[in-house]
Amino acid sequence: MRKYNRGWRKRPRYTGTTNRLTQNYACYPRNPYIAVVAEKPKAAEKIAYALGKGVKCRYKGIPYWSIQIDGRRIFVVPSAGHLFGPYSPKRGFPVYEFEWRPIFEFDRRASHLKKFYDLMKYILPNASLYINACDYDIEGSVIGYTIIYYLGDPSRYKRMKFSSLSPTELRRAFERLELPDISLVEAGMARHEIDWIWGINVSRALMHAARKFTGQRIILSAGRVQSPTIVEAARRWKEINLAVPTPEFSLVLECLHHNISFKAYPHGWRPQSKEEAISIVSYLKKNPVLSVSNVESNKIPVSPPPAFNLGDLQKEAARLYKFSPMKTQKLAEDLYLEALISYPRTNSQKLPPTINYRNIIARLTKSEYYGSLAKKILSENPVLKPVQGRKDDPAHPAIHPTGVIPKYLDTDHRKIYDLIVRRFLAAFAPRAVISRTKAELIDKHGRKYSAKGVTVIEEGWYQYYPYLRPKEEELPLLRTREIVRVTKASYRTNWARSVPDLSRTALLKWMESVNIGTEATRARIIEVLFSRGYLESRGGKTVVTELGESIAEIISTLFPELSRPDLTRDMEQKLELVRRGVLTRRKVVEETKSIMDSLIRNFNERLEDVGYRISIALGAVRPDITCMLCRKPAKVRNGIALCEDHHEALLRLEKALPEISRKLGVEEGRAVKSIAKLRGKAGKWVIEVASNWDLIRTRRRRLVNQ
DNA sequence: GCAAGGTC
Repeated sequence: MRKYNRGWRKRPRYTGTTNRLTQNYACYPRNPYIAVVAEKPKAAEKIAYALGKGVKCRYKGIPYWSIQIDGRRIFVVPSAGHLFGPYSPKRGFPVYEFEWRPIFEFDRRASHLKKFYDLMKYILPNASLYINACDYDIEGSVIGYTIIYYLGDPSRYKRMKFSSLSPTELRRAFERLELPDISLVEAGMARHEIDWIWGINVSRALMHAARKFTGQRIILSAGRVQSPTIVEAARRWKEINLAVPTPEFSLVLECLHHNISFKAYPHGWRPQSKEEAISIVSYLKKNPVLSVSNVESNKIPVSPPPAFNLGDLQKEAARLYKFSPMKTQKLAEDLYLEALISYPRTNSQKLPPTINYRNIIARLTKSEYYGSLAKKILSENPVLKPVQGRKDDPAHPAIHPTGVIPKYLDTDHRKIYDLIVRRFLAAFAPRAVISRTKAELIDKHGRKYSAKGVTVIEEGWYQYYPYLRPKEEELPLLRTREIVRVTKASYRTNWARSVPDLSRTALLKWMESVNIGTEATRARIIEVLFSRGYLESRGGKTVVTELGESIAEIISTLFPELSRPDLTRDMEQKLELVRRGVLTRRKVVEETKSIMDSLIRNFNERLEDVGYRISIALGAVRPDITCMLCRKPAKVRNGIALCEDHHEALLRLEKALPEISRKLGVEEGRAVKSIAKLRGKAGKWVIEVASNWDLIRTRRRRLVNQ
């Protein structure tokens, strides 16, 4: 009974001005003291412990640290990322005026930030010196500076510069404080303001158009990162649905030698038609021998892959476990909060010596699952030198285990933890060696075939990270001029498809490749596209909805800047100029406002057209003429009403048809019927056209006859 | 309510 009552017992009330009575005297902000602002509690703790023996205090549940060094009192206080951001109370659009306000005031989802804000307000006002000890990057500069600017005093502001949270580096950074990084702060604040102007205005414009024509209040959005991504998704979606695959024929030969069977395939050629494929197969059945014309064997050393950055981890978890990028990120963040792994939102593939790998590996020897692997690394490598990847991050190293052994992990967390630990250990392991054998075989007509074998000769790092171990394929010992028996010969029809499926991971990869968004935001922004109804999952596949297609089209025509990653490139160049003091924040932000203003004017002139398009996409309005194959608006050409997409599908199909029917050796009508059955291989719109081929043809013919 | 970026 007592157990249940305990939760209801009244806790002492904490107010903004008093501290917990039982708290150490050192926790009270009185007498001259220095305030060190950290980006997050974890970093604050490391900074505090690096600087000296301190006292851990709490204010409204948020930890902070009080340290005494050489008679100086220092408070290390954590934020939780940004506490301030641009805000405007004004509704409607366009809106160009805003001010920096505490985020918890206007964003209900950020209510947890209030306690951090209150802590800052408690400690900051009376400090004699303010040190911004947030991550040394553009956002860290903004986080620390805005807090000190609004709650402290920017005239007593210094910057701590460090690239890892190792005690020695933190102490060095504290002893050599840098001058204020005002131009970096200006660049960072400009980034926020530019994104706000684009995002808020274009989103409101879209919502306004939708509401005016459908009467529905739906949430639509656009932005520097999400819009190029939905435009790219829509572009791929079109290619996927318009794909007309052409048939290709391959031969598979099963061979036998010294009682070992293996497969051989045409080398450097392929049958050009079904007829040719059939005739070669029947030839090989009558003459089932090949002679070995060449054998080559190579030993290839394979280096271990570098430790994970977040993107690599997301791709690997998708490949092995079909986890979405957001899910992997969430699981990794949980592991980080349990102190099992290092900071996961990193782009780095490097393991700097400062993280003390020997210590981490030594602690891992206590692990039930990885103990023996960790022991092996320590005993076999007197010098610990991990492979380093190319990618780097200003604020954090590659993801690695901390050495803390987990007590219990559920299956999904375990899978991610397993990948991280193994990949970390593999980075210290020796290279693997594989052997690749390639045999060239020849039939009596001189046609060449090849057979391949792969074996692992030295396991090396595959023992630690088996997920990249190649699949072994056995090949018998073959010598030149030996005769090999063909036990089975067959042909296959492959409908080559060049367009890969759309998926969250494919979009994440694209965002990484064009460098938009950050480790922390990419997966989240992809989820935003789903929650807006621009993307959907259907039957396990990612599809672009009609709304997504329309928004992509509207963005491309009316806000072309937002349709490409170039806006980010352009912004980065300008921010760099701001950082170097060549341009001012005011100047680049004013420039954005003026571009926005002319785009919004233009948008308002075409409001009707935009509203109409969104209404149709939402199914709120029926188009005057509907496509005979879907409900999109259509144009009548040659007596048939097709939308632009099905019209394009028809053109592509007609163009490819002669070649397809030649290869299959059938008439065009038959070839179309084959294509109509290629679900998953041919594009959806192409299949729809192919399935209605006769109808389309009849209508056209009737028109010609009239 | 809308962005993108921090972090919980």
